[in-house]
Amino acid sequence: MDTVKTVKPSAGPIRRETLHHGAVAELRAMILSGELRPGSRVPEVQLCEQLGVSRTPLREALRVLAAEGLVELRPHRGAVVTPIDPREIAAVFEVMEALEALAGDLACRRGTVEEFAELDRLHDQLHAQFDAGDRLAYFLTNRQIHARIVAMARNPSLDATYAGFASKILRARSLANYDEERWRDSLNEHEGVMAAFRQRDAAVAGSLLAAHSRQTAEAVLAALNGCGAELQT
Amino acid sequence: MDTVKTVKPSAGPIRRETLHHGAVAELRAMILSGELRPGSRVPEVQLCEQLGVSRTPLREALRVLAAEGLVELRPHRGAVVTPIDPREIAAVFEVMEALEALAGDLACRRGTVEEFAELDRLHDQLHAQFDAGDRLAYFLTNRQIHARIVAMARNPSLDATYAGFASKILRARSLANYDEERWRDSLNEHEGVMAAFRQRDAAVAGSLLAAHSRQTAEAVLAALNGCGAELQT
DNA sequence: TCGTGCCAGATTGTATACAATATGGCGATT
DNA sequence: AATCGCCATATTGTATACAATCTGGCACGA
Repeated sequence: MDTVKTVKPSAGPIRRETLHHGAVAELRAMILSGELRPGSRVPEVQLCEQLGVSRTPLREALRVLAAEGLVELRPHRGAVVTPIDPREIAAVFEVMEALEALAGDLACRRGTVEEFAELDRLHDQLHAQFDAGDRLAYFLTNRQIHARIVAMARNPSLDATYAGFASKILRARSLANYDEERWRDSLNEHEGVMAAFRQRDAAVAGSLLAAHSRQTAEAVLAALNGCGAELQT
Repeated sequence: MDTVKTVKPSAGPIRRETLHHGAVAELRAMILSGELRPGSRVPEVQLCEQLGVSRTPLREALRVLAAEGLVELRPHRGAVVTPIDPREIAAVFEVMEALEALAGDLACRRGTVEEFAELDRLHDQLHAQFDAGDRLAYFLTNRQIHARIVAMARNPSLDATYAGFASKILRARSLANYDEERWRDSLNEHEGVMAAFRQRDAAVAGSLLAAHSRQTAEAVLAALNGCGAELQT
């Protein structure tokens, strides 16, 4: 029992992650949470000491985030957190609408009974959170529901693509809280979607989800344009 | 006029590319062309001398390609060119169908007269190449047409996403040439799409493009399953 | 006063050296 | 003879050093 090194004594979950992988996760979280503001420059050395890694893994992480579109790299001029451009968000929503429709359709066809039940449970929770006026909880449950629907579609490519688009929308959304009326409408749209799911009506579920996405887009874009240009920097 | 260095005398477009950027382009081309076979390992040092760069930019390039899904990284075990999994290709095609529909719809609404004319011209060219039996030329024109349609949609996010999916499909397609009958059907489907475009019927154009994608998917997947598992390694 | 060219500082891009981990083969033990 | 454990080798992960490029400001001249 003295030279057993293939198994660690359970002190920490084997730390199989590489540094740049972890850096990607942390940076992404920082960007999505708004800790790194859109349009702000990202000095490498500063982030290095902040994350406790060297420049090499950090730069690899920046390349990955650039491929995801969360940062932009300009040769010899450093990286900037991708600014939130209302036109780009509009474009993202356009694609998102198609993805939601596809996800809703496929989820309806491929979801298990357990998954539909889980969806029902989450929807009830959503409703309760709306009644309680808990915006944050509602928001989180809402994301969870949509993620579940996408998962039910059994399509890894759709899942990955959806996640990428959702992250871009999330950034815009955190800057623009929409109003009470839209909130109520949103819940009603969810009701409709759930009704379609309960009837296993794939076509309707898909188109209702698409419509829901379109309505959300309008609200978010209106809020973005309302806030104006100070979001850019 | 002796020390003007801000403007180069037009000898080459200012060479603004970084090494890792170029490496990404070259590696992607090598993967898409099949020069790097699916499933094959990718030793870093070998690629370094092959591309004439150091490990640092090469590794950054590999991270980018991993984010695109063209290679897979396993910690301490190197990178492999993502194997072609028929199930994954099927999933990709499912999303692609939705993207084609969206692209067709938007292109119809937003294309300029000049772009529609250009599309007509390309379609005539496609037809001629079919009559001449020139598969390669047909294939290239086909890709060009679809790219043009996506461009007409005026949606950068759609464009980028479409390109990513198209590249994955391209790899599978190069392994599986479909038969004469499918070729003829494909041309006929293009005829239908063009007819819808000429009438500026967005809904029909979108659904026909989606159907075209679905048919293509069936043919490619059939060919993939026909070839069998030797494609994996 | 304004514009231009140049330079110092800072930051990024790349190369290389070192550390950590996986792989394959060898020998000891049962 | 077969299996298990260990070690040498190769490959990847990370850190650091050096080169190239950009930025901002200043002096010079028109």
